[in-house]
This record gives sequence, C-alpha cells and structure tokens, in this order.
Amino acid sequence: MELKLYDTLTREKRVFVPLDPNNVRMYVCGPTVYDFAHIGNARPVIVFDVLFRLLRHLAKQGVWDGGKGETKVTYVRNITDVDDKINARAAEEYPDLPLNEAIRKVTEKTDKQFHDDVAALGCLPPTVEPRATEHIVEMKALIERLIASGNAYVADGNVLFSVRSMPDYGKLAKRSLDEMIAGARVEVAPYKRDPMDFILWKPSKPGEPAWPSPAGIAAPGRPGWHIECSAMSWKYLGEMFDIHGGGIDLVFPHHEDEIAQSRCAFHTPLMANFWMHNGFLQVEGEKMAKSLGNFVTIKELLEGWCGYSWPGEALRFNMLRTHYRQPIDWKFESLDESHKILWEWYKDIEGLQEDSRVSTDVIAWLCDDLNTPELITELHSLRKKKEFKSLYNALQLLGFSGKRENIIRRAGTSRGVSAAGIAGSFNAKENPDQITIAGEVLPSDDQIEKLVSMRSAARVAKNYKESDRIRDELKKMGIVLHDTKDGTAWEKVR
RNA sequence: GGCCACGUGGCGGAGUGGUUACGCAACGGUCUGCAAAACCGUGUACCCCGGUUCAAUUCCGGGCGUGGCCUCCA
Repeated sequence: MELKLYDTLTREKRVFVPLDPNNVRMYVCGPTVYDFAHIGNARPVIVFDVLFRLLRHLAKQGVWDGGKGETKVTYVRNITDVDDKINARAAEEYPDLPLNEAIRKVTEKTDKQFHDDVAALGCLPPTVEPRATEHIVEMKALIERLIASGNAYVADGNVLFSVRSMPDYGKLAKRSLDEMIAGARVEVAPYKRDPMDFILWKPSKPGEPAWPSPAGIAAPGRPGWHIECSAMSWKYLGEMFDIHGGGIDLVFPHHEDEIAQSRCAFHTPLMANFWMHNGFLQVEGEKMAKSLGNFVTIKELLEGWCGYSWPGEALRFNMLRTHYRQPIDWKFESLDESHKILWEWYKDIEGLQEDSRVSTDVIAWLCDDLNTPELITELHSLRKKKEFKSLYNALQLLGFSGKRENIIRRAGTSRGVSAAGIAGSFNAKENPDQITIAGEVLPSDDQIEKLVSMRSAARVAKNYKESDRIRDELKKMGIVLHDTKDGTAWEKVR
C-alpha cells in the first residue's frame, strides 16, 4: 500500500517514503501552555494522531522494510513553556507570587488540562513530549552554529537570524523577501539589519525566566519562539526527518523560520521531507474570538456546550468528517449529527471482539492524504453491508472505542453557544446561577423494566391509551421502545 | 496594501473533463393497534462572468463573497 501525503512546500501530493526505513520520524508543533486548549487547537492534535496511527499500522505491515514489520514510528510533539504570553498570564493570575513561581503554576495547570483534554479526544501520547525549558542547551548550540556560519548576528543583546543569508527564505510561505517587506505593517526594531530578521535569543527582563546567554552576551536571556522547535526536533529526530506538521497559520513565520534555522545550522537541503498543515476552524460561521463570545475550549465541549456535555469521541469524529486541509465550521448541528452517527454505529458493533484486520479500502482512503470523509463513506457502506466486524476494526484503528457507554451524552451546563445562536452567552457567564442545569438523572434498569412490563400488560388488555402514556413517560426519561415479535426491547438514547 | 486558501442540493461533505457520491434531515411506501425500529423508494446541486473544449461543477483568466497569514494565534 502506497501512502500519499500533501506537502505544503512543493504544493503536491507525493508518495511518502521514510528517509530511514527503520524509523519514521514526525514532529508536530504542540501547545503553548498559557491557557486551556480551544477546539481549534484540537484539530492538529486529532489529525496527526490519525496519521500517527496510520504510520504505525503501515510500519507493522512492513510497508517500508520489506515486510519485516519492524519500522519504528517516532512522533514528537513539543510543549512550549517559555513565552511572553505565559509571563503575562502568570503576572495577571498570580500578582502576589514571584514571577517564576507564578509561571510554574500557570504552566502546570494548563499542561495537565491539555493532557486530560487530548486523552478524552482519543489521542495517543506522542513518543516524546519535550518541553522547551528543558532544551535550552540544544537551542544555544544551534544559535552558536548559526553565528559561526554567518547566518546569525548579535545586536543589542539579541541574537537575530539574518534572512538575507538564506537564499530559500520564503519558499514555504511562497512569498519573496521583497513582497514581505512591501507588505510589512510592523515597526522594525532599529537593531535589525533587515526588517524580516527574527529573534533567536533575547535579553530577559528582571524577574523573567532567564538562562546564561550564548554568543558571549553577558546578560542572561531567553530563547525566541522558533528556535525551540528546531532544537527539539534536532535532538529527537535528527538534522532531517520525514514529516513536520501543524496548523496552517504556523506556515509563516514559524515554520519558515524553523526551516531557515535548521537548514542553515546543518547545511541540509531540507528540514522535513513533508510539511503538513491542517486548515483553519471557525465556530458557527464566525472566527473564534473571545470578544465574539464564541471561543470554545475542549474542556467546555466535554463539560457543557449548547446544553450538552459531549463525549470526546463525538468531537473526534466530527473533526474527521471534514478533510484536514479544508476549512471547518464547528457548529452544533454538525456535532449533533456526528454524535448520532456514532451512536447508531456503536449499536451494531456491540459485543464484538476486536482484531487487527482492517479492510484494505479503509487503509487505502487513509493512504490518500488522510481522506477521512471518503473513509467515513466507506464505513457507512460497511454498515449497510452488515460487515460489522470490519466497521469495528476500522473504528479501532482510528481511535474510537466502539462502546456505547463511552459516548452517552448528558445535559450539561449551558454556557456557550446555543443552537439558535451565540447571543447571550456572555450573560450566562456573568450569572453562574443560571447556567447550571443538573446533570440528567437516568432511571435504574429495574424501574425501566417495571414500566415496560406495565405497558406490555396494558397492550395485551388493549388499553392503548395507558400503554401510550407509559411510552411517552419513558421517552421523557430518554428511553425508546422497540416492539418486536419477541417482545418489547428498550434502549437509552443519547 | 502584499501573499495564500476556500465558495457543491435544506444542512454536513467527497469527488470528477461527459456516467448515482455518501451521510443527516425531509417526503412517500411496506410493516405496526398507533408509534419506534427495520426495509424499499424520491430529490437531480456544484458563487458570477468570460475563455479553452465536441463537452466544465471539474482546466485557464477576471469578478464577488468568506477566511487565513504578513502583529511569536493550531
């Protein structure tokens, strides 16, 4: 089976072959831990988790090592824990603590929530999750190399990368230096040789996190953002590796700058062989922004959005119904439909035992640049053909449990966007008393059985008025009845 | 202002130079005390204007709309 992936650098779908047949290497930009992850942050995490799972599957099949099945897959996703926004947030939330202590509190809390969130979304932990603050040594080594090779210079206690020293600069974003300068709207720092030069290292303000500086700079400082990823990918994946992923908004400047740093430091023709970027996400047709009141975190979706607490698997499935490179509009209707589809599928695969045989059609769609929408069509068709085992195996491969008890939806706190629109969500936040609806209380199985048999008795007596009344009552509790020739079955709906 | 995407039936969403996508919802039918479920059936979509072509939703150009990046935001 041939895997084809779209590469942002060459703007084409190409056959993927690992540089090293014994080790497939992938790096994805992870979160900056200053605030809870929003649903837009969830997209790359889910998309590249699916790719990780596919790569592992293909590796096991021996696709790249002549059938031996021993290829390793190394997936690195970093955690950025040194950043201006973290500093700002820490100072705001814990004004009475020393800054470094406040920062630790913010990053620990955010980091924990992030891991809880992505676990709920069914994502596997990456092979390595390096933290920026634990890789300052590697960053400084890179910076020294770049200075030695003439690609970086010291100015005013900063180290800057000289974009003019890199002929290919701008290739990923498809724009020339002249275009960038013409279009620039930012004020240029006076110490920059070229307006587009970017920071590799900068002095720390008093109280900020600080490390001894490279390049003979006396004052302590801290790294720029872009150098982190170059340093951590180098440490765990080497000078060149296979896949680098992230959101499309990272193409410029972040990934462009990573390429410049890594290629110039190692004199390599490439940093990553494939650059993959997921499309942007909007909420209810609008850009997600705190000022619009439609900012939605993963945590909120899991706890209560549009009146429901959503199972992580429904969020995951909803994400995969759109191709990863397309824009996606996150809305209640669509999420509701996703949940419903899973709910129906899970009924059919109840009680099946998993095995690793996944239909080749399913793999083929994944291998076509992760065409998950076509893959989902294939799953619908498997269900229609009553090939439930195949459906189950495919869902397992994609990271779904297939267990109905894991995707029961409950009434949640109703903060956030309502099905009708986003109006009023801020008021709800201001008046917490009004936002909490008690979690749905499901009746016990005994109670249900009792009501069902009461209804059956009424039906036998042809007391249809009473039997319909009981059915309505059960319906209100979320219990739906199915009359079959063998008696009445009941199930809890979502 | 510069660069880059996207625009498909009520909704979601693939794909293709000429043939049914698919799913959800809707509607009709079978079945049923009535429902539900199940099964069967129905819809003839591709932003606008030019061009290329025997043929364009699909390729090219322009326009309009939406969004992203150029402000360390996935």
